Amino acid sequence: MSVKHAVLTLLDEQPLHGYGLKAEFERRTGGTWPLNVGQVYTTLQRLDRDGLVRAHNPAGDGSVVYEITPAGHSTVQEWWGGVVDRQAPTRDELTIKVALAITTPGVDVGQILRRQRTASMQVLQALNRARTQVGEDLAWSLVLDRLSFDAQAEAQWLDHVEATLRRQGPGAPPAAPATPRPDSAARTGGFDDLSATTAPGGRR
Amino acid sequence: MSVKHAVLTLLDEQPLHGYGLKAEFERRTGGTWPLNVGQVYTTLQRLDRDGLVRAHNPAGDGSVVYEITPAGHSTVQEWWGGVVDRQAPTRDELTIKVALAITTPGVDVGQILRRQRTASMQVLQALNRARTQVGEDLAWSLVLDRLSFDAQAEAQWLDHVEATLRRQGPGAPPAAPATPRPDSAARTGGFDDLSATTAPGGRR
DNA sequence: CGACACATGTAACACGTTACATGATTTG
DNA sequence: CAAATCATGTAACGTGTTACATGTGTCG
Repeated sequence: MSVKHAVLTLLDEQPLHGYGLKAEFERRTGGTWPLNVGQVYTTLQRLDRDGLVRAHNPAGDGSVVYEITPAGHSTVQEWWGGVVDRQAPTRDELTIKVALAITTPGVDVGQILRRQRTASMQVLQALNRARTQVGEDLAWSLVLDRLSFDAQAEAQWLDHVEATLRRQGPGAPPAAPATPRPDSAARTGGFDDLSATTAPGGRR
Repeated sequence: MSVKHAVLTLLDEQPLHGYGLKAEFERRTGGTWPLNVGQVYTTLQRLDRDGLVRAHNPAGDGSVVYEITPAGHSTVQEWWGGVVDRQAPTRDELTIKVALAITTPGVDVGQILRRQRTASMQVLQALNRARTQVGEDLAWSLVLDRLSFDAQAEAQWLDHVEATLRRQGPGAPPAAPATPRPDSAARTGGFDDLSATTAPGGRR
């Protein structure tokens, strides 16, 4: 939904053509996520199909400019007004990998954790290096900060897992045996949906 | 790639049928990410198509068991041996939204940040509540920790953005043209700790 | 001239996801 | 018996992503 909403938001400010959207997106997000031009056009086609934008051809030549429609404008307003949903977190490959690793015999969990931690640190280094080359651009700087926060959280978690495993059974991988005939009392379904809870977090 | 690799990994331990894979996945990952059964079957079809698994039918009835192939086993080994790539981070909707918001006139960035922060805190609460109900399951507990780390990093970043904006131009948001107002003096990253490991980097 | 950025698209694929149809088996 | 769970699948869609074809304009 990222590209879709970004394109729509940019068109909510001013009409643009495909190539300009690519350039504008990369400029506004600091060039951290290069956007394939082809994807802009496919996205525009789908937005057009859904009635959120409209292709416009000022001159008779090949130049095509896209404009947002009222429906598209509403969508943008809703996007600004709402929050990005984090209730149902996306399956994360690393987390799943570690979760499976600690319950799989014959897998060197420690090695996985250490290697991944090295990768996290390399990302952090690259981010710090990039930051020195940016400096002035506010949006770009904040994007880099975000990636940095994430990489740090990842590294911390990897350390946390390693420490936890050392504290618990390093030589005895417990974890309920995998019965070929599943007879366990499985209870599943994400965590609470927290409908009516208000934030006590004491923000600011 | 998460579901694909997870299914493959489970089959690398023992042959299973579709429904069993769903159950086993949710058991091993703590049920945080419920897995639609239909998705297991589509994934199995694609893995079969790619020669990584093979459908097997012990009895003549409708029961179908999937086994991993040598090629599938190799894939799993490579997965364990490699690292999850974080070099080219996935476009994150929240980050893009904030990046666009601070360069879009007429958008209340502060409101976006505060609302999103509330959402992050609610997620944290739900995670804490869920953790009290788990306790024993190691894998599940670590998965919850991961989600918790992420939510905290997100909240911290939101605070960081708000503080940065307050420090910089709260009444003078740099707008459309690529002229990001040269004033940023305070570079308070706070995360310059990196140990060992040299990296080539080469992003972009 | 030739290289390169600008510009517009199409085709095809990967992965995730849901909705639906269908039947067997278990169990209250 | 009826309901729930187990079990197998298909169809269809959404989003992201890349590879390719094609052409214009500029500039060294």
